[in-house]
Amino acid sequence: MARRYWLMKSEPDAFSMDDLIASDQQTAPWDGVRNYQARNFMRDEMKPGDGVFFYHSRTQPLVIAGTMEVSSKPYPDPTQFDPDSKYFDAKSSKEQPRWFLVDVTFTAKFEPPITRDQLKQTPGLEDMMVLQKGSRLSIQPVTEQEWIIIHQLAGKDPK
DNA sequence: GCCAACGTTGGC
DNA sequence: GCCAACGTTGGC
Repeated sequence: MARRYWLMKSEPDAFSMDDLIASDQQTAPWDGVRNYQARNFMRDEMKPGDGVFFYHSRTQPLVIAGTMEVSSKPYPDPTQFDPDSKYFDAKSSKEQPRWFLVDVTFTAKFEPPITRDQLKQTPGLEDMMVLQKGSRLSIQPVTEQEWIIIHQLAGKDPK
């Protein structure tokens, strides 16, 4: 199956691009997703090797901070079973887990990061889901064209 | 199955 | 920090 592309949002106060870079093996589980559509993307559609933009939301400035790669198959999000976690879900069980995630591994940092304003001003990105008003989905598909255009903005080779 | 109430997201 | 837009819950 062809490689696909994604955008995943995180509030940098909770987990940032630099947190990912500082993680063991520059790899982290993308935990805490509690939206079915976003879960379905991770559980059913993502494949190891897919390319992912790391988007910083609910901060200033709003940016794409860089890229990462899907680096595991989907597996149950462990935080759903942890009563001490804010992501605990009493309605989930180990026999029938409700929430799934993938691991992501750092691939490149955009320096400087690509701002939302730049994205909005760039021809070819008008249809990007993240730029649409009211777009709350925290994991979104990205087209190959968008992947390439944004790498050009960042002065990077799309890989 | 509907839909009002509620909690959360996220740009501004 | 505000608040509109959105997704989920739960009473009926």
